[in-house]
Amino acid sequence: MAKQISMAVIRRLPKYHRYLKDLLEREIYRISSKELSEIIGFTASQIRQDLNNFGGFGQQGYGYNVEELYSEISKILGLHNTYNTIIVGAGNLGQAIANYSGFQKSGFEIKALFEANPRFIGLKIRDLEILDVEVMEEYIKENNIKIAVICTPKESAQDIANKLVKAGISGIWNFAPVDLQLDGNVVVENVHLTESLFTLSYLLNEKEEATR
Amino acid sequence: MAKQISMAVIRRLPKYHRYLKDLLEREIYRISSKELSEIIGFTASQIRQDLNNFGGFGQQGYGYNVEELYSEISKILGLHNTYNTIIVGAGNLGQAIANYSGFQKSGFEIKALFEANPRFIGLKIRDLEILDVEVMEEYIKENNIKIAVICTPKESAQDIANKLVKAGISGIWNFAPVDLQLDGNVVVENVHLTESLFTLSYLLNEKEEATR
DNA sequence: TAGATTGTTAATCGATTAACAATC
DNA sequence: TAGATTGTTAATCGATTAACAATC
Repeated sequence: MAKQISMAVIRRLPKYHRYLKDLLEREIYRISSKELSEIIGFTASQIRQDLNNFGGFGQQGYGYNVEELYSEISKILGLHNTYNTIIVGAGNLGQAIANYSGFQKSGFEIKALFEANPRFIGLKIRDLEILDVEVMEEYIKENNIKIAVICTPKESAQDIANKLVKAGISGIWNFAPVDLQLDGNVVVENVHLTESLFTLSYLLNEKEEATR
Repeated sequence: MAKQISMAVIRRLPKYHRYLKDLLEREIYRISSKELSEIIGFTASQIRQDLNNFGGFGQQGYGYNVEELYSEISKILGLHNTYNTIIVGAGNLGQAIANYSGFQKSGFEIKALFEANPRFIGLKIRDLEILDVEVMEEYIKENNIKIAVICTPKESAQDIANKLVKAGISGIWNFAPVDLQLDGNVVVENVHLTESLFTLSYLLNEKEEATR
């Protein structure tokens, strides 16, 4: 069995991916760990360590081929796959995510939105219909849905998550400000916006204290 | 000078805050580090270590007073302050943030949105007018704006950030998928949604490989 | 070949966990 | 007082950085 990769490394992978894409767009096809370290802000040593968790992508005396490395990291991130995706909660945030084309481009194909509030049901976002959350589980099974984005209020998030797992979802991208308690073989990634904002708030206060 | 608190600790503070608020709502007024560890998922030892960075809030043989601890952590996070805030970029995400009342309740008072696309300028989100990004710097100075939320496309984010810093902003909450390069005394907190989604993608793939 | 740069081992640093004396 | 639980020091663990032999 391959050795377990630490979350610290995993969370750096998307950043490598983004910077390598940038380099390609700037038509830079070769880079050393030292050069990359200067633009990405990790140490050259860390970059080499990170990449060598997945294989020897570089060449001594030369560095890394940007196209190859980009393609390898895309593969490691699983971006060659496409996933049928739904959004649960068609409020402002759910709509914003539905409208963002970048996620579709990366293979997360949004198939429908679900909503409990009858005022929204039947409306359309882009070409996506907003469906009644009552039919969500059925829809998941019939349409081979793999990923759900939870954009509901915190009160209903756990209940929705339970239903998602029961319907056989593989992954949840959770924007509700709760830590979901789930058993079963499901992957959860949280985006806790309030926690991020409060961190900014802490840092602002710390800064003010420093200059006092 | 007070010793520097590590980012690992800082990022746990909002989670303590959230769980303590929950406890208060459930009318639980006393808790030990052991009990808290069971609901929040950190070790009791880590909880005591974390809190003791900021002071001895507990009592031997008793535990912690939830009200007091909640209030102390609120203060540490700077949530007693209010900050005049603007949103730059009035697309879906900018509008979603403008519409989310939770941020206002925590003291981040959104005063205006700014937009480059003339189609949006003059429209209203809630009772907030969308203003021309051309007048942003002037507005910041005249209205004592402390925080800016960047919701622009990645192409304009760095340019906007430069202008924000020049106008004297204190903190930036950045949703654009770039790492802003800024000098000057400004705090930046990033929300990189694509990185979060790609992390989910990695974990999904890893899971599939494990079951193969 | 000489120079550059990787892959990888070893050293260091920092964060987490364990242990326990202090004390409510 | 006896029991509970903190605050804090010490031990452990894991992640980052440094160093360098291998090699293109």
